[in-house]
Amino acid sequence: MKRSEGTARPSMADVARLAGVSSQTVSRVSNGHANVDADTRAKVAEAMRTLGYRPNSAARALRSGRFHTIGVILTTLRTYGNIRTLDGVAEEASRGGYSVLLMPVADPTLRQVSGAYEQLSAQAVDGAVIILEARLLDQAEFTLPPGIPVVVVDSGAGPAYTVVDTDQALGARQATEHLLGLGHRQVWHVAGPPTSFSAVHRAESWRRTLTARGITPEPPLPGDWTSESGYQAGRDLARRAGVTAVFAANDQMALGVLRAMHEAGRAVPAEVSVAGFDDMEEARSFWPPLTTIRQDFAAVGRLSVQKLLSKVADGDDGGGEVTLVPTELVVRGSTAATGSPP
Amino acid sequence: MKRSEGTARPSMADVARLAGVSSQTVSRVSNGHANVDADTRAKVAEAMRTLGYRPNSAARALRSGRFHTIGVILTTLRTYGNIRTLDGVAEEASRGGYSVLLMPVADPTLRQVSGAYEQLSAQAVDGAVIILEARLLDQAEFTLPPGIPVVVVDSGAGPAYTVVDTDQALGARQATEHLLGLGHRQVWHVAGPPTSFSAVHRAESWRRTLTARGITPEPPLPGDWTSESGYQAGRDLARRAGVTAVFAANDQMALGVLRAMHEAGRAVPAEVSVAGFDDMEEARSFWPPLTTIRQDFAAVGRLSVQKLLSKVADGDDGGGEVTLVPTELVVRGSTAATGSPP
DNA sequence: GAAGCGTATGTTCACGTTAACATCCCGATG
DNA sequence: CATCGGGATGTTAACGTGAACATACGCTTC
Repeated sequence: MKRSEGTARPSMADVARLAGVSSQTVSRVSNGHANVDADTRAKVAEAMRTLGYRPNSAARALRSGRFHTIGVILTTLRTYGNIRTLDGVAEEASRGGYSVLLMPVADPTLRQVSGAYEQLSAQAVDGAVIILEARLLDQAEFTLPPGIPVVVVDSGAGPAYTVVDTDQALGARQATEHLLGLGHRQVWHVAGPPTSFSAVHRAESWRRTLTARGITPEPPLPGDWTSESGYQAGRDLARRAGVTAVFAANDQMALGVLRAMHEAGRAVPAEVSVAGFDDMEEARSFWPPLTTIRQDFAAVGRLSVQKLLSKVADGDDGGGEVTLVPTELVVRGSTAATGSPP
Repeated sequence: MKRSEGTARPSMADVARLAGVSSQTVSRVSNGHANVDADTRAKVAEAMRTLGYRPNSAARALRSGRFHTIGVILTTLRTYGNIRTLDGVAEEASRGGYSVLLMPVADPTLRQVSGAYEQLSAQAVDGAVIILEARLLDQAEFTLPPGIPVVVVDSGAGPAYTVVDTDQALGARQATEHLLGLGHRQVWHVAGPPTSFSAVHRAESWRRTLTARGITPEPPLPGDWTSESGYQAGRDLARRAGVTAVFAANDQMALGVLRAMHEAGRAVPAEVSVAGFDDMEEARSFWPPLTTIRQDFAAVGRLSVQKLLSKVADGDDGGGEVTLVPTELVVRGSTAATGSPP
């Protein structure tokens, strides 16, 4: 990597002087406008290169009112889904010529959140993607400045928002039906935290799927997305007789369940089938490889940005549209028919 | 969350008019300057609240030359280390009143990279943290604009850079010595990609540790950080006789090795000990729970930002300083003495 | 050949903020 | 009581860009 020499950054005026044109012409070249003579364009480009000119984004933003930046607000970078969604958002934003301003909210308390919102409020972004447990949005102290379009990645958000999310209900149904299809008479559920709408939707869909088949669901076991909580739930389940099928609300918790089953000497999948949700990269390398529900995080991120940028372009500030991205069942080695040979 | 009404964003002039003061006084209140009468300050604050005034960061940046934003350039959001480092960076940046502009480089090809550098070049940031395989920095086409301080998170960067990184050599030595200390006569290594300095450093340190004990290291098995590549290496190792200890260059690959051992019926840790590197959150829930090297990613992120912000404050553009963050051996169930009972 | 038109380029100004300087007022000081 | 000092506040200008308007020139058309 080279570092250029010199200190003062050249402005349009400097380029204009060197090229012997007005700064407006430099502006036109810089923005690729059509009405510039080819010779002049070349002269200006040459001067830009000589001086190492770079447009000043602050001045540009001040003049145009556009920052070409979107904010992404999220609670944590520790869950697989958030990260992958962020990845998808960043990629699509970059494709559209937008930068991504990260606004993590370490702690979903109001104090912590206010800092992130200050950034937004300072109008440094043209719009925002909020990857956040939707309940937080209801806290009265959150105020978004007017005119900033928002897309929420969480189905729990109210009708005031434009929402993009994975079809949680579909995924949970696919997992549950897969297990029932293998002959299991009951499916135990290790749930995510009740503060998460995703977790709630998955649990509800699991419950509905069972009752639709005339099965009375056992109470779900509480979890908090971490593998450790899955392990605790798994130990509980391993102690009970008759547990043959477990659906964990994410892969990390499924991993914890697997560990608990191994420890207790319950063979997976011969005695107990285990399914997860997410299809994180490592899931195929669990022991046994995990049957799970694949979420298309890239699509969620992509769609969020597309919706957001179209709102930015239209100056649209409304909401209400809900887009669900379908899930896909991925069958691996952790699930099998009841009483199947080891 | 509430959405304010109205469209046009109020400027300082609007606030000044309502409060009956000059816009300069509003500026002083906005920036917390001392020389403002308490009454006036209250009046202005009240007017700000009434109008929902938010400072325009573009104008502020244009005037002051400071963006209060740092750029983070990274190749991928798919490795645990990058994400956690990013998390640490974001947290520390936020503590210092700085925002984080994410500049992912989907593909470490020049074409892909240039977009990210354009952002930097457009001076939208006061400095940058580069989390990148350092070899890329040597590609001649990378040009950072003058005057932007940079901190590199990768020990492979040359002396021109300020570097913060985990002490890779220490960690690899800790893991290798742990296995040797358990009585193993040889330690096989599943390495990361040779394009990564971290991977190279870990492999070198593993090699040195063995030779220092008079052991001739077996050739390392190639990997690419993914659990799948660890699985391939593990299948290879499981086929060989005499393999009793494996040190994988990260936890994901260790997971793949574990799977391969399970599949081959080699008991871990009774027959084969496996150690990883990173201590990702899930490592404790692997089967068996993984002995690994804990990296303090939060510290790496924190230190990077601290170094960077002090350079920003000093207008310092130099390099050369290298800061290494120590690692810690975390012993769990995947390693044991040779021939230990199951 | 005069009128009209389109293209290339220049000039002016405003975006919202803050540094620097100017002004004002009140109290202290001799 | 005149002067000075200092804190509070106002005025001016400039940061770099790009939209709007202005100008200049060459070419077509009848």
